[in-house]
Amino acid sequence: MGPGLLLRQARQQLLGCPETRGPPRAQERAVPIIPKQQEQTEKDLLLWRIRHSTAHLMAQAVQDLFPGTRLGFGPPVRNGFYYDFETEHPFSDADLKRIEKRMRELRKARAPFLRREITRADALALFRGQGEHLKAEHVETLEDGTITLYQSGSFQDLCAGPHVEHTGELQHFKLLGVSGSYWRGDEHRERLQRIHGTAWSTKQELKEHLGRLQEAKRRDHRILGRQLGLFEFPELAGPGLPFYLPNGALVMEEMKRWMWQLHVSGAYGHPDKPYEPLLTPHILRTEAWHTSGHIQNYRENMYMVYSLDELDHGLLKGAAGEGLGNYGLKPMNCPGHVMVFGLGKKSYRDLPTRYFEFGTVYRYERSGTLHGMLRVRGFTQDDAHIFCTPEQYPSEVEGVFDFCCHVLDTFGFDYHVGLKTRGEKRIGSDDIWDMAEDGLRSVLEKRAAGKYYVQEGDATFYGPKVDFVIKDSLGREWQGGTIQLDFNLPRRFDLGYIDSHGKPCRPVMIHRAIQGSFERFFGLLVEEFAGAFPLWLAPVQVRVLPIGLDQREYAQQVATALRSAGFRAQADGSAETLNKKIRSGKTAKIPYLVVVGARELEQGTITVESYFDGKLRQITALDHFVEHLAKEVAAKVARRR
RNA sequence: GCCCAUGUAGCUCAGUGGUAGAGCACCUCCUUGGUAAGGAGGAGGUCACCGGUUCAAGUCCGGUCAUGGGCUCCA
Repeated sequence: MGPGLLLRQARQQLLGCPETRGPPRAQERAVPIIPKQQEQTEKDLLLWRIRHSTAHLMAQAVQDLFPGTRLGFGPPVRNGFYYDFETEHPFSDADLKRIEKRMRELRKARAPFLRREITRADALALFRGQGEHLKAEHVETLEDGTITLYQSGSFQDLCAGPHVEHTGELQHFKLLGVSGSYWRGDEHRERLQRIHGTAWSTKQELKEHLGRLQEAKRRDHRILGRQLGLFEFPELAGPGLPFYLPNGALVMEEMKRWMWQLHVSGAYGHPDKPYEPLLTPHILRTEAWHTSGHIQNYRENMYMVYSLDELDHGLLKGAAGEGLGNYGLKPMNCPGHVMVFGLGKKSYRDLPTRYFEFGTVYRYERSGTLHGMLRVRGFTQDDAHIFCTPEQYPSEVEGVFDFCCHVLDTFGFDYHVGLKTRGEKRIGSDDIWDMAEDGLRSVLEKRAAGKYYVQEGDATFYGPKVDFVIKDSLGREWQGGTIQLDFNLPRRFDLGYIDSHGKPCRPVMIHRAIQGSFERFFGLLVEEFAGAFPLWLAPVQVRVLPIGLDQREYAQQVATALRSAGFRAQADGSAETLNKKIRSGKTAKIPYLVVVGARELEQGTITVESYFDGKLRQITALDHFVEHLAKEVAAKVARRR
């Protein structure tokens, strides 16, 4: 059991029924956010040494089998290690087997890891002499006096260490795959091949880890999505364009209904004045995307649209001489919302103005980056833009922060929070960025002191941001909710309001999404619950199973009664055994199965089978069951196995 | 986009150059059952697509497309 699960249990005890509580209390907020940096235990350090040393062993095996292969970086990572190699030879799966075999031979030498300090000049000479130009390049970035080499057997490598005592200790490892990578992560630099593997201190741990990888497959939203009839990606439609099937559409619309309600009620984060809905177009004149800066800063992600008639007749006016066509398909909703704010004169009394829209956007994502529902090309954001005075923005950010926490806590997600600061590609002056970053930092200090982490250079081009990050079944991190400060778009669109002294002023703008995109959140939800949705979201909440022919009509009646009580219920009229019907219902992860046989028909009762709790003996009356369902839906009970 | 791998029935997968297979799902019939797969029969494939080698290609080669694991990028 990880710390995440413990936290989740503690939190569920704390939270009680989410729909009946008021705005979040400080103690609640203190619980859910998981600090990214966790203390390293002795065990972690041991594994770190094992993995790092195994990377060395692998590099030795590779250079043994493929002389002339040059080395990049080879660090330990979560659950394992990798090493980047530069070579003409493309590594195949068969090569991996050979390399692993060679590693097992080499480790038998029980070669000690010997540490040696070396001067910068000597290190440079050494690696240049060996033709290890990448290593040499790395040495150039190091300070003299801190450079160490580690030698094990015939293999030596630039390395800060520490390592295990000798290669004999490296036993429980497995090479998992080969992939492409770039030197220093820069796609303009040398193309390298990365071999990654996993390594542990005992055979049992290795076995368990490989088991967990198998288990993760059971939760994979792409597999469950197909099994449960949630969504598909028809090849003809184009990659990254999800189609919601009936079950998925039911979940999604229920989710949107809830999110809509949270916005227009303003219950979480903004009780003073709720969000107001907007509906804006999917395409805007290219000039609008110039004004917003998207053409200049986001062009690699943008789709352009044009009318074939205009194209055929040579009537297309190239936008700003770029020949881009007249319209851009929206990759973001912000320019539309900004234009709405810009309509008519605004007073300080109108602020803060909070516009939201479940806006569908399209972004050209490079083909290799697409990933089920977690990374698509067409998706719908629960997007909002808040226009406020500079004085108001800290409390606005706090409100959004609380909103995000509420939504994530409703499902009991483990998540962490990060501050992303300015990068190379940006618009606006440094003063403005200082102000924006300090503003976000002060809110984080207030709400999540010591629990957030900072990623320098990861901001958007228009402002710094706070991101909420959730992990998928394999532990990969995905950004969900986001709060982005923007002092730039208001200026680019020349937004203004009149302050209490009658003076024209520039509003501050906050871009924010709570779930991020419905698609990604949905995918993560499927993985979190292994496809067994909370009752309130389940596409089919109840399935009624008649035992025999004589109860088919009764089963229909029960299902109809449940539907008129507001639940998604269906009757199973198939000519199958009860066992088969139970199995089908459980496989479909339906929260409640109702079994009706001769006994129930006679007495006008039902027998309830719960996905999580088995037979509910205390519920025999339909009224009672309806009450039970209603309570569970209202409380948004979120259980998982 | 880059590296490696994969693509055979709706799904999961066998099939190593000689006329396309299984299980589940689907359809029909029998069975009407008390908490995780009742029985029999049937239908279903341009072996992702295009080209090449060969007397002969699901199988070998090349290209394209899609998917998976990574890199890079992001909600």
